[in-house]
Amino acid sequence: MEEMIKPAPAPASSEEEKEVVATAATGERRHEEATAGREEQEEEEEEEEAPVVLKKGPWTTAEDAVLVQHVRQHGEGNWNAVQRMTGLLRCGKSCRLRWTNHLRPNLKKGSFSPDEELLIAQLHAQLGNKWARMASHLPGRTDNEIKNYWNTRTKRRQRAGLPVYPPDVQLHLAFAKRCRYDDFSSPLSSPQQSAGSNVLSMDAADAAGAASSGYTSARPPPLDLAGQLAMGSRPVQLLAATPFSAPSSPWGKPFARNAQFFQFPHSSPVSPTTPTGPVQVHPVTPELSLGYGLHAGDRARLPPVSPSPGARAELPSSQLRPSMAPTTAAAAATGGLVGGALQDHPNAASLEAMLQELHDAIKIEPSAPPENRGTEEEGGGGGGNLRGVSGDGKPEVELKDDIETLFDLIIPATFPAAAPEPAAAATAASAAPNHSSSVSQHSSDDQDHSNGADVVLDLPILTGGGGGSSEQDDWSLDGAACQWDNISGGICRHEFR
DNA sequence: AATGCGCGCAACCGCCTGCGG
DNA sequence: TCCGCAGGCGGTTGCGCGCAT
Repeated sequence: MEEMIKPAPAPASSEEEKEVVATAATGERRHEEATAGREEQEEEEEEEEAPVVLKKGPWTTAEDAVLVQHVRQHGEGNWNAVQRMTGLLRCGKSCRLRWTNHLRPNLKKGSFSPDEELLIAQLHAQLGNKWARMASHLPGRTDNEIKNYWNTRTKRRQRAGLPVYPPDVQLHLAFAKRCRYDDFSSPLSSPQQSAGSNVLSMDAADAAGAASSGYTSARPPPLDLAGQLAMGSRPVQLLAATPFSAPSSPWGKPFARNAQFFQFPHSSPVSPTTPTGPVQVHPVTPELSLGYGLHAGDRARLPPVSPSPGARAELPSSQLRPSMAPTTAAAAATGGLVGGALQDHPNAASLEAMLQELHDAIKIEPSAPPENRGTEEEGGGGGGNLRGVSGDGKPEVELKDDIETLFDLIIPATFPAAAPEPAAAATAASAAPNHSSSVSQHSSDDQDHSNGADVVLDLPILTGGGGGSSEQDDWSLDGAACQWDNISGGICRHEFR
């Protein structure tokens, strides 16, 4: 605080005074002030007869001092009175902005920490460009700061053809997308089920904001990570805990300025590598967290699919597709969907068949122009890798049903810590409503896209993406190899081996 | 050394909302 | 109900700086 209140400057020179009360806030005067007269300048007393022409441009330390002094004496608010009471040639708006963005106490300066960056990404995924509300979740940060950060960051990542959101947030949105198809009254999204969970809840303001933002009723509550951050005591569970180590993550890569900070401190309350809480099914081991890398040994830890409280107990009959011939060979070839977990599932056979069929039928078309690829801007519920008609002529809408069915089954099996969490599901309705995603299990000899990955997530790049980039980004998954591959045009693929 | 370019950031602008007269 | 004002918010602009050429 002390350094923010600069000592009163030496009496301004007469020409400086004249400058301050100059009538035209021209660009050249602005330039002069920016360069020469930045250090000291005062204008507390000037001729009252002169028409008051409010100053623009960068604030001087003297002006800051005046404003700080005024706020100390009179408190915040009534910003238009500042000019009258202090003679400061700034409009109320400018005073308010200067105070809130630079002068008020407890402002955090400097680069965003990795925790904050992650939080911003999550908040943005939930709220969109609601900078002020995002700022309310980030103590000491201003909406302007967050906005600037996000805009530059987004530009950079889009230019690089990288997804705007980190994988876990994308996954979150994938859940969100899926959640929108669920009956809101179903157990999956029943609010009661979130009781006792430490997965974040929506506060009233956010709920109101959600309504006013035009989101659906199933819109997710924003993650209350900020609350966790502020409280510093209660552990937080990210919806999809980040399984990768931040310093090597593609999420962190473009942020060289934060490279030295980009480690999720395990002491941090929002450290994604510090998952806790009742729904943390698996202990986080160095080689695996949250079912991301499904090694053979890990598969045994997967919970049964169907009884999972988060998964719907019954699939819609229309989605069960009983006529589909079981493709047990495919299941055998893949070693079973998600390990053995689904092999015991009553629908495993048909599921495997669907998987095989879908995997054969639904192909990403790298040659297709990005505008046909279903990025979020397109909307239409398309997107992802569902394009047109399958190889056997299955209409797209049917494929979509299949995908949704797969979501019901695969998500709980693949991400057992996330999917069964009803609050997370309720949390996860979408701020980016038109994303489609798919999860598929690739056989070991199926190398066309998966490179032998155990689990492959194809997620849309959420803000248009670079399109056509073949950029590839690998990161370590604490032992499990993982790949971020912007295949082309709005799809990024996460492969977990 | 000079120049161009990109980035980060501060500040402005316009619109919207809430409130009181 | 209308109007004006104050404040808030999100988008945009423009400057300064650092880096690459």
